[in-house]
Amino acid sequence: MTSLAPAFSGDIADCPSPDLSFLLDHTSHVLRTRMAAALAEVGMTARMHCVLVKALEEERTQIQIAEIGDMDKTTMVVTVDALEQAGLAERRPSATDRRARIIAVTDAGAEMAKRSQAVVDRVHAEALGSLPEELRPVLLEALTLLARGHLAEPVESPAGARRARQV
Amino acid sequence: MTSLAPAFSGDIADCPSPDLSFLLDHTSHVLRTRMAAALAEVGMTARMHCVLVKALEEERTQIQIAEIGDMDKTTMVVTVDALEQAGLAERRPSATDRRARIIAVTDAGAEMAKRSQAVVDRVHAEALGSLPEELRPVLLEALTLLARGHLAEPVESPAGARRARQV
DNA sequence: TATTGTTATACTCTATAACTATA
DNA sequence: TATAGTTATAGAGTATAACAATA
Repeated sequence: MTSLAPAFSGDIADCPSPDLSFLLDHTSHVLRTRMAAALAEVGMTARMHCVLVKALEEERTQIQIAEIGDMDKTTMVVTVDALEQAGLAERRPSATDRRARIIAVTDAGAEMAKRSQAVVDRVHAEALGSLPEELRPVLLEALTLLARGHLAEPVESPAGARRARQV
Repeated sequence: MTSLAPAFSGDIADCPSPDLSFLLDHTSHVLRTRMAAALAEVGMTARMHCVLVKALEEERTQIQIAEIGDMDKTTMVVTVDALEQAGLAERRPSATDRRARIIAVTDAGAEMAKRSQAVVDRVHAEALGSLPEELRPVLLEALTLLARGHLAEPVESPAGARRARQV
């Protein structure tokens, strides 16, 4: 019971109308655990899947993929290490920039991307499929509007900004 | 740019139909940063707010509030410490169980709970208010159905279970 | 000088373990 | 024996700093 939904109305069964924070926190957290469990069955994580897919679309460097997936470049290193160890991707020198590494997906990686995408699609379909049909498009529409509009950008964390390292 | 949305379609502007995982992760993450920033202005965190509200409703022990808010009891200790230091709540011995501590909200705490609840309501109203009026109830309805139904309970994390401590 | 990628590590968060005191 | 609360700390995750190679 990881408390990723740390606040507001906890007991949804009793609650006539839980608030937006609780609803978004709870549903995203649970969906994430379902996704992680489903991807783990094929030996993948959500990050590995994301990198694989973005690397397949076109030739991209680590930094480019990190930006797309909103990861730190150091997190990217760890993820690419995992993909390499699993034989799903390789680092190749860029032809145009000798500092940069192209993430090349192996045949096994391309195969895996298909499987993991099927897993992702299945998990999403199961969640949406549990809703009355008329609610499915409006849920996606409303969330998309929020994600593009009022909830597009995180605001600065008040005390959360990581301090500089002690030297 | 905390990467709490570590996967799937990153660039929402280009994406015709971002997937449910991205939408829920992104919106919940950004709403959380907005809530944290707004509550920080009155010196509160979401957890402190949650504990204060639940302690005000009726006489409750730390464990009871921890269960409602889905927190670990050790996390609860830290939160109550913060509330005590801010003069918003006090630990009082339970009349019926000398092991247990009732979380008693001070006058300042009750005042603060009003203010922080107003902050919470405002942040939610701003988010919902950014949507076309007809989408607001259906968004809440769809999320509530998911939170009570298919996405009610987290599934076990594959490798996530914390290991026993090294002795 | 700025940037890509790497290593090393510091910071935050949260849960486990062990403990005290009660039940 | 089991539970409420506490302390201390381990483990996971992630970002900062410093660095090497290159732009």
